[in-house]
Amino acid sequence: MPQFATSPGMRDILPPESARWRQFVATFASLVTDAGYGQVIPPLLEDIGVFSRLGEATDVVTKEMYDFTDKGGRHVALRPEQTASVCRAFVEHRPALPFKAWYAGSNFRYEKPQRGRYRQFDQVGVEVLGSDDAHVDVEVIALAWDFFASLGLQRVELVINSLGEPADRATYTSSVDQYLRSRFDELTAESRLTLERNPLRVLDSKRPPDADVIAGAPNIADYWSPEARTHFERVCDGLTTLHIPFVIDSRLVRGLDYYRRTTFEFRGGTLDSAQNALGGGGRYDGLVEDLGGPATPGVGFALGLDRTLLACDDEGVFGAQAHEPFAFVIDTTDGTHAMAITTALRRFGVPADRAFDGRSMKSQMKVADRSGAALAIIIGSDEAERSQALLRDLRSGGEQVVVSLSDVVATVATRFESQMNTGAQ
RNA sequence: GUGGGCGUAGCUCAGGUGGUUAGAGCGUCAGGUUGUGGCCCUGAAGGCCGGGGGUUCAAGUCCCCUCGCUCACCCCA
Repeated sequence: MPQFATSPGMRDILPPESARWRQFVATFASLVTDAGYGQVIPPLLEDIGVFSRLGEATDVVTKEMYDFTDKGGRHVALRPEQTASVCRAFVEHRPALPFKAWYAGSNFRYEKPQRGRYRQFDQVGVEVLGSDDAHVDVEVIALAWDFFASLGLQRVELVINSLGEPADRATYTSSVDQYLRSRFDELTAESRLTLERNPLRVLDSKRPPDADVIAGAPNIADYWSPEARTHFERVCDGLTTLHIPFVIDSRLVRGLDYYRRTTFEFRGGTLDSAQNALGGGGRYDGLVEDLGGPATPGVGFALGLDRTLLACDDEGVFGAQAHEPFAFVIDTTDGTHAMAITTALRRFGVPADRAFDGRSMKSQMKVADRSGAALAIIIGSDEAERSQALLRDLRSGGEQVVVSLSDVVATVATRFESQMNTGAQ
């Protein structure tokens, strides 16, 4: 047993999974960059005040934060999410409006680990600050939707709702509170506790005994102000125009307190998983102001890398791909030729690899085969004496030709290019 | 944080009612005529049986504690 292992909820991402992560972020980056979003890379650590606005009644803030006092006496925290950081950065630097930002990176939450739920977890997301046009909501949702599609996911469900204007949300919250108290005895013990802290969250309970009570709860739609209703309808119309299917769930109450008006969530195809929320987001028109900036509307979403990848596994799409070298150099002399040739090939942009430790011909051939290389460049003592090398095709029949050592790099580079051109790779 | 399940080689797992040098497959490494991979064959390396305590003549097997993983609740991505 190793003396050290990763801390709970933290893990190593190794090949080939790590390549999949990289490709995941690359796919996302290219999609949102093309849509006019610029990357923001906020620090991992912020003043704790940046995050306390996320909600007094949320576990994320009250008990899951990795916070501590640094050597300078500052009370800081590892970011539990990035929306607040992006807003803080906006307030600090005041970029031009609308500010369209995307991000990717790790967040930290001290939770009990589970599948699809880690203490260090990665998200990708976008935020748009400075416009409350419902079409921004639509754009943001459409980007997430298209991203899932570009991964190959087919069974993602979009659920949306509107929490109304702050005032709507407040009156709605108090009538839900009133209603739940009237049926207090029928609620599960857990829900009774939740009710004390955040009545809306009771609506999210997945415990069967609560279902009945929740079904009879007041509907947010009845509390929308005309403005909120109009805004929401414009969002729905936009999605319809773009042929993005959605389900309106009046009980969709997202976890963070800052949401106003539009909220949405993406759910994966596996219904049996408690972690089927791939990502979500919404409007947070008050956040920037809370962080000391001017009143600035904002919308955005964040997607969980792990959960989305889990959904990909379920649907059998976006699998990990190994990156294979084009050429593998086998040198049974002292390895100097292998050293020189792999380096030269790499400088020409040809992926190349070799074996070390002076292994036998057979052994090096095995390694070459396993590497997935298309071509073996073989230099044994005979070839070395004649200043030659053998080029052996590893993919098909194994045809072998003799090349002069001085021509090896150019010959292989040419082969590589013609293969790239035919798209065989 | 609460509750259930699990924890044996790098990986996936066997190891009835406790009994002598803990096994398999895959993987790794080395061989299988003269320097050439994939298939096949042979061999080797590799385990404080998660950790600690206890019961017993004897524990991978039983009991307690602890750590970790996992599932559900919770929370949320």
